[in-house]
Amino acid sequence: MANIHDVAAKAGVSAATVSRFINSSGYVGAKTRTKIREAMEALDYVPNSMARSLRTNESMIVALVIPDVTNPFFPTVVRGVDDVASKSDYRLMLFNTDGSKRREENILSVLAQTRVDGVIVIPSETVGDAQITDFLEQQRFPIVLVDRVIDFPQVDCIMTDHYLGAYQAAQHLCGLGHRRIAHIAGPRRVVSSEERVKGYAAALNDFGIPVDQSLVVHGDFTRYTGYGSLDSLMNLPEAPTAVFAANDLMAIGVIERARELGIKVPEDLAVCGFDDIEYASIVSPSLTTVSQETYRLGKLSAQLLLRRIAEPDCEVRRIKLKPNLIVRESAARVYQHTLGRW
Amino acid sequence: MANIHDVAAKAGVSAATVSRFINSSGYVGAKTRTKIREAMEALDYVPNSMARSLRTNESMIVALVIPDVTNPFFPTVVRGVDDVASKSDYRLMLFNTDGSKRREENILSVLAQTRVDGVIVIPSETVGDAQITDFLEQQRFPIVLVDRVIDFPQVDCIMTDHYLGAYQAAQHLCGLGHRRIAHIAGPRRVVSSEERVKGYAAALNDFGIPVDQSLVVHGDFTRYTGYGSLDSLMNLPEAPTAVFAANDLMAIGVIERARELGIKVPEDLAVCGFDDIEYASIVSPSLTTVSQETYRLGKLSAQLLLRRIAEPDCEVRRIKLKPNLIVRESAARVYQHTLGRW
DNA sequence: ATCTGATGTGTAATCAATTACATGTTTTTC
DNA sequence: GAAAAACATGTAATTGATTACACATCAGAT
Repeated sequence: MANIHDVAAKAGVSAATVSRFINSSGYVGAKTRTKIREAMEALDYVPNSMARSLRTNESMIVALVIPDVTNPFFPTVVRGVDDVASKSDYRLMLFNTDGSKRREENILSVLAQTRVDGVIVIPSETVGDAQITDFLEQQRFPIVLVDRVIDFPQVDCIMTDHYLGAYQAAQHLCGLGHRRIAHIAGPRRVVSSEERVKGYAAALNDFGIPVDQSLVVHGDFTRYTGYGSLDSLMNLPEAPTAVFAANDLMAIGVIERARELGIKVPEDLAVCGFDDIEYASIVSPSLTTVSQETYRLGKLSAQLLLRRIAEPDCEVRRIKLKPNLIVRESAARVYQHTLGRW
Repeated sequence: MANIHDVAAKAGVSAATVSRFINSSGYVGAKTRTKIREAMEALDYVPNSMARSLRTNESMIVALVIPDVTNPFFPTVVRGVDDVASKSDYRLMLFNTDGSKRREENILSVLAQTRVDGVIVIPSETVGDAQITDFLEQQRFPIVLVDRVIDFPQVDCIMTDHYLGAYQAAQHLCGLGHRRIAHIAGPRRVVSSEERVKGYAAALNDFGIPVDQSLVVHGDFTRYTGYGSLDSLMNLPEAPTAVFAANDLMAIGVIERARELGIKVPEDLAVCGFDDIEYASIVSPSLTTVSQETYRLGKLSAQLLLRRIAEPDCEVRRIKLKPNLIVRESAARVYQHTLGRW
């Protein structure tokens, strides 16, 4: 395979000139230019980015570390990141952690070796703050943290305002007349799910509804926990008339189980989700939910990263994206007959 | 940042010895080992994989080129690839082509520069064979082609047996008594959609049903084309009693539109999809479809690739995966009242 | 006592680029 | 017409590893 010296020799110039030509840095005469172009063509020359990276100390690679592409929440984020990264000629390296510590650590060390120019991390649900801080302490490259705010110098953060989103959802349900509103939360000690619990509680509070702890259960963001949580909720002495699930997958699980139990949504039970994944508009009844702008999340985090790569000492930014309540069919005004039950 | 020479100096040995230690190649004495370990620790040394790659001529990176992660068919494939690649310490670089030629070409040249160790390509719908062959002609690294069979030396191929899958789907519908079976095919000149058309036609043929070209329309694999195709089909002089869509997204579009038109699925119209994406089991009625083992597709393609990286001249393999008919609710035995219409 | 093979380590070339510096040639400017 | 500025190119060091080769030591075999 031809290298820059072969090209230089064939064109009758020095490698330095060829390099200048390729990178359009410095002067290269018109005749020389064509000679080099021809030589490159003839030898089928492609610059070796490894050598270039070694010399210039920039790999033009950004890494994106996510829990699992297979979770419908992430592909859009990935797409957002890719779109802005590739527009600036960065290549995207993707890692799935699955929330396993072993994997996390493995990826971490690989990342340090690879000399990526920057990393966007969406910490997996089970990773504690301590681990993240360790990660950041060793930082050898800019890091953007998604959905996890940490006070650390030169680490930009971006997240959806989960508190606000949950508040809006619960507010909506309250506004529809519901007073027994269950919440299927995400895992404990995960920032996003804790924020959502708080937002839910705040809305209830503002409507003068006491928060009943028996109505708050914790799931793991999968369809199955939504599905599995409904029975016990409905068997409560005072069953809820509405369920606010901390993500759409769990909300869909609730709807599925409700159908099996003969509970009509939204007539007997209002259901509200969070995320607005594509399924949300497909399921029947279509899901009232809170939309996170995942694509924008991806785009913005990539922009933050590229900015910091270009300008390592620019001021830290902490972005909070406003979520949006999307009203669809799955949550309706509370029905008299349902209220009448108690 | 410390390099191998710094470590060597600190440990009082030569860089060669440190290198041997890191790669466990060659002999390194016990005392030397601990000294090196300590020096690495003290200097917080991380090997530079760029330099290593430059020297050894292997990047430990594999690229995966797909049309769009956002299409629910792909994340599972990505996951399959990642799982086997990362197990062998390869890193995954992801590219979305969107089927745009400009992007395709761009990615192509980037790929050549990056000196990836191999590439898995799922050619986008609009890319012609000529372009693929161009791509292959310039090959500088092993390539595995997914869902596109091309007779090219040293290019392994893997695909689902789309013909068989479509045959099974159509056979199933025929077996349920349907005789007017529409097919919403994928784009023309895309191998997978053409194969599915053939399988559909073959099944009808085997049941003695002539293929009516007015019942075969072409979509672009999005929900919207499924949605948009139904009206004209149902307005045909002899409307179909069943629709076989070439993928689940289009099938779901059909179900959505059917609901709006007051056409009951499966009572008035049987619907069958292809792919078995996760939505398929969520929609209501749940979708009868043909499952492709996408995770396995990803895994196997990565395995093919790694095998060829390790052994460039091993014999070419062309794998065809058997799809599976998944019977759910959306396709039922043809109803008398529906048949009675004609 | 000598030879052989295993063990352990260093020297220096190499991978393919970039770039500071030097040097020479034009062109512009006053 | 001389000085300054712009243009054009080459030389050689540098980036951070790996590895062929050479050399030294030491144990066990003959």
